[in-house]
Amino acid sequence: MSEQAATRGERKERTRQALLDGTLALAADRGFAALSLREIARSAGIVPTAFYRHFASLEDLGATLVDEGVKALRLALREVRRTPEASLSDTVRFVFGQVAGKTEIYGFLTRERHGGSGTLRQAIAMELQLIVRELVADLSRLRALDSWPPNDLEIAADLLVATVTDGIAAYVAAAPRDQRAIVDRTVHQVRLIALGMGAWLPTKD
Amino acid sequence: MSEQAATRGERKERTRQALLDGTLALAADRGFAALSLREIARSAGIVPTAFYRHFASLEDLGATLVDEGVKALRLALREVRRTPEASLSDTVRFVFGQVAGKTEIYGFLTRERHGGSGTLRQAIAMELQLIVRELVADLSRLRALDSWPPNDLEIAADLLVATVTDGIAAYVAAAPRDQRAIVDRTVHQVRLIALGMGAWLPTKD
DNA sequence: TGTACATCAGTGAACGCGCGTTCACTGATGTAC
DNA sequence: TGTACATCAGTGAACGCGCGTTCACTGATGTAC
Repeated sequence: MSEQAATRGERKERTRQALLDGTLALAADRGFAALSLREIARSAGIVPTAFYRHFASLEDLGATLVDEGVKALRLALREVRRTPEASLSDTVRFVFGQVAGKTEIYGFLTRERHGGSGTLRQAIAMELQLIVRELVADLSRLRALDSWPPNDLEIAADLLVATVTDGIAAYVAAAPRDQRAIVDRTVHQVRLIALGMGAWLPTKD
Repeated sequence: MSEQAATRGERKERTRQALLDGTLALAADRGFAALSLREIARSAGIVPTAFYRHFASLEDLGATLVDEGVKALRLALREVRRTPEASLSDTVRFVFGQVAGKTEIYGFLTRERHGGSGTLRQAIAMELQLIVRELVADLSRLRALDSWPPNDLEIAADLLVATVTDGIAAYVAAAPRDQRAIVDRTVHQVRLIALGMGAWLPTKD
């Protein structure tokens, strides 16, 4: 198996990760709100009181998980932007590819987005709003759309983000054998929206 | 204030409703999963043990709330179908009008859709699937779409339902002053999708 | 209408249990010399 | 390299509390005659 960690810091970090991973696994079944500090500690192989060596409270741990998920999402989208000439469907498929390896954390975001405590919900909503805003900036750079009113651009960007978000939520909750169909469906839906945007105004360049 | 109820049955029903209403109010803050039987009983003004006169368990009560929400949704959509010649935006606005008076129960559905226990989640997913299927049937009756492959129709119907569902989720979670904007945005988005559908195939009749 | 009995929504005591949090502690790892 | 002390992740006992659930009960309402 794995070596005994050399330094004290490494061991601490390992326990911290065990707490985060255990929480993700437990929350996948029953939701974060239904978990207790004691069972989370148990899942990480430590005594309840040692929990406080790593997090000030359950809420603190939840906020950390949201931060981690949000960070993963940002990294994934940064990768997307590195090849702006990619086709729409390739872009959507790439996003799902990024999600595939981290379904637990994205499942956490999906669940806490609507179901979580006020603080977590707000943090996730803010992040999604930021993503919409960046997509608006990206879209406004396209020549075919540069005459659109900003408000219409935001509405379209919101629809695109909501559609992909919804696809991701379905993807991480689905059995592996259904995941391909969900990706295909989302690709179709994004194409449909793009077609609608093309027909929205007779803005030809 | 209100009269003392005449019959025993009426009084029982009144307490039952108090349990359901209290649960909706409490769940709006912290989510259903975080509630205890004792605080729900307290919110209805009865002693914990009397809870069992009305529901076999918390899960039973949750399932009842999902049923109630689903029933309200079905009634709203039945109303929509009574005027099939209405414009797209009128239809969407009408749906939001139906939601407006029952934000608590729709908030519950929204939250439990992704965050709830397996049973509740499944019940809501099944209902949404049913709604998509009915929309597919409606769409396939439109002459402009009657040559579409069924699979494409379902993808479009899924996108429409997801978009309106997302709008409803935002609507019931928003402050009243933001609700108009959310309705307007959703109407725009549905129009955009309809435009995309018109451009999807050169199927002119 | 009056009486005797049945029903049953709500009560209150009691139970064992897991909870979050405090506290003083242990002993392996890290650091200074 | 060896020793003496500091750090600190994890321990285990203890606490008071709210939990779900059982049980026998009360007393107002309902029903049969």
